[in-house]
Amino acid sequence: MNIDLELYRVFYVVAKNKHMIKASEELHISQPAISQSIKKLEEQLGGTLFLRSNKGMGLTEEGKMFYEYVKGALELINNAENEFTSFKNLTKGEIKIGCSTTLTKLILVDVLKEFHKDYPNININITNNLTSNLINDLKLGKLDFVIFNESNIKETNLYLEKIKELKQGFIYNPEFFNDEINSIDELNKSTLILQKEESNSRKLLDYIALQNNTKLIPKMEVVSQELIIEFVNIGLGVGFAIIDLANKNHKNLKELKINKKIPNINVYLGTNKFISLTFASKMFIKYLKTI
Amino acid sequence: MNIDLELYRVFYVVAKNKHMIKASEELHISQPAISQSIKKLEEQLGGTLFLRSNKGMGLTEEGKMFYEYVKGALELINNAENEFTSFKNLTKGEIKIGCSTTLTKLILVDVLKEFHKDYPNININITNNLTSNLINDLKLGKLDFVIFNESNIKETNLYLEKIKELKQGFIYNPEFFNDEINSIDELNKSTLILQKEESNSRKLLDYIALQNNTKLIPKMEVVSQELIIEFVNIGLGVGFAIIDLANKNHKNLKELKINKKIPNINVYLGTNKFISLTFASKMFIKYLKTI
DNA sequence: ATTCACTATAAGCCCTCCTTATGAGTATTA
DNA sequence: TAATACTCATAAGGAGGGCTTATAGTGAAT
Repeated sequence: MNIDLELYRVFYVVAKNKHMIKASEELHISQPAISQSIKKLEEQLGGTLFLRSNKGMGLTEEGKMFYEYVKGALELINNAENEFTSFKNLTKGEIKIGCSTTLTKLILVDVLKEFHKDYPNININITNNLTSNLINDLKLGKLDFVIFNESNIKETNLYLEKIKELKQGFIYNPEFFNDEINSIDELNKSTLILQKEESNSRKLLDYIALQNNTKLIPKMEVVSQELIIEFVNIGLGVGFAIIDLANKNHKNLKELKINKKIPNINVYLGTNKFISLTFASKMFIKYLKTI
Repeated sequence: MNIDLELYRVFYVVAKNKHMIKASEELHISQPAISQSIKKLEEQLGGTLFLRSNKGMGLTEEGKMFYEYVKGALELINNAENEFTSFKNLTKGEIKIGCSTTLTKLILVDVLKEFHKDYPNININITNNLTSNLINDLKLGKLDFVIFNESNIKETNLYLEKIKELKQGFIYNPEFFNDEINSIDELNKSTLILQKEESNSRKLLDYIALQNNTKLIPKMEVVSQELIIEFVNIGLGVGFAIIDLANKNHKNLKELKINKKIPNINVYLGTNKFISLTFASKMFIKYLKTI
């Protein structure tokens, strides 16, 4: 049938107000414009919707039936617009993040805290898994984006972007300690604070030490980088941590200049080329990049 | 928000077809027109609904949500149009008729038979009651129209129209009987066939006879006018019936010319000024007037 | 009879939406 | 790797339609 849908809006407003004049005020158009629209609608439907009188516009029986449908339709449209606005304003939405366990602790937790403070109504769903599995879920559309730290991924269906480069190193508090250590095998002289052996970060470090024919023997082993940083800050010893993380909490902490190069942690963001990011995801990624 | 509703139709068709080109074919407009409409809709909403690619148009997450609402809305509009058409074509509808008991038998039954044959899907609801009660129901909008035979009704909220004038009289079949009777008191000479005493028609007749200082003594008393007509036709005697009704069944039947004037039955149609007649009612009234 | 409160009609203008033509981007194919 | 073949986007111009103002028409009320 394909009747101009705007005519339905006019019909609805006239039926609701029972007067063309009132409808014309609500729609910000003139009364004759209303009259013409109603006439056109009735002509195209092939029947009468309204009874005209000097008391206004009354619906016919068929018009009443019609009104119920049209009212429902316009309410749906209204809901659509409102919902869209909610998503846009981030008062509604969901984010499905894939993130390696390491990076969840290293980065995501902080970002999450900030984001949730600003947009408390967005549901956040975090999947921790092997990067390869996460990438797969991303391709299947099960995840909005993935944060990982491997660079050897080649996928034509994904957009990959390096969003962060985290420098790691040995940190100390110059208040309590001097930068006397220059090589990795001298580290055992100090009070060394490392993460427990099961952590990825510790494994990497042990591997580097091994290449140097050394084994690092920590005086303290703790669970989180945060703790290492705190211990270093109060002068308990030298710790291994992400430099940026350490400096974020305590600007005074410094990095030991040792001869062995310790590789940086590259943080990548992966998104699906064929699935758009939701408003919420876009905002979250903005937070990811700036925090 | 008041976004042009036609944009929603375009959105719907594009989302459904996943290609602007296909949508343009369905809507019989050019592809650039589609492109412009989608662009406009997105601008007015303030966000993206589609992901464009060389493979077509894919919905964003927000777009998918949007689609569900818009689809629902357009289906409602479609239902409204279809339902309206059904009412218009009289494949759907209801008629609420108020009719005095006498006239129901005299007129309505025949009309009903024809109407129902032509429009079997229209529900018909008949209320038999005193005319005054029917008129009241009509004013309250409980009835679509009322058929009655009193002329002393004055109602400003109703349209009253005389739709039929039924002549009553004594009928005979000239094959078996001669027109020898000239006055009402001579009728008892013949084999008189009347309705039973409880019928209104008989009561009227007895009243007229009484005014003539006569009492009619039927040789046969039957229930319906139809039976009287049939009996008269096969030559059983002289009957009292509605002339038009008699002639409809048997054209050969004739009316006795007697000196006493027998009043006609005036049939009136009453409708409510402030409530429109449904398509079905209009058609039924057309049948009423022609049958 | 006059006024009032509506809607309908008329005529003209301007906007907007559509059209054609073209551009730009990205897979697919040879 | 160049050609091809799909997309959708952009540009510019023209025609139709919906808007406006002004006025007529209608029925009810005073």
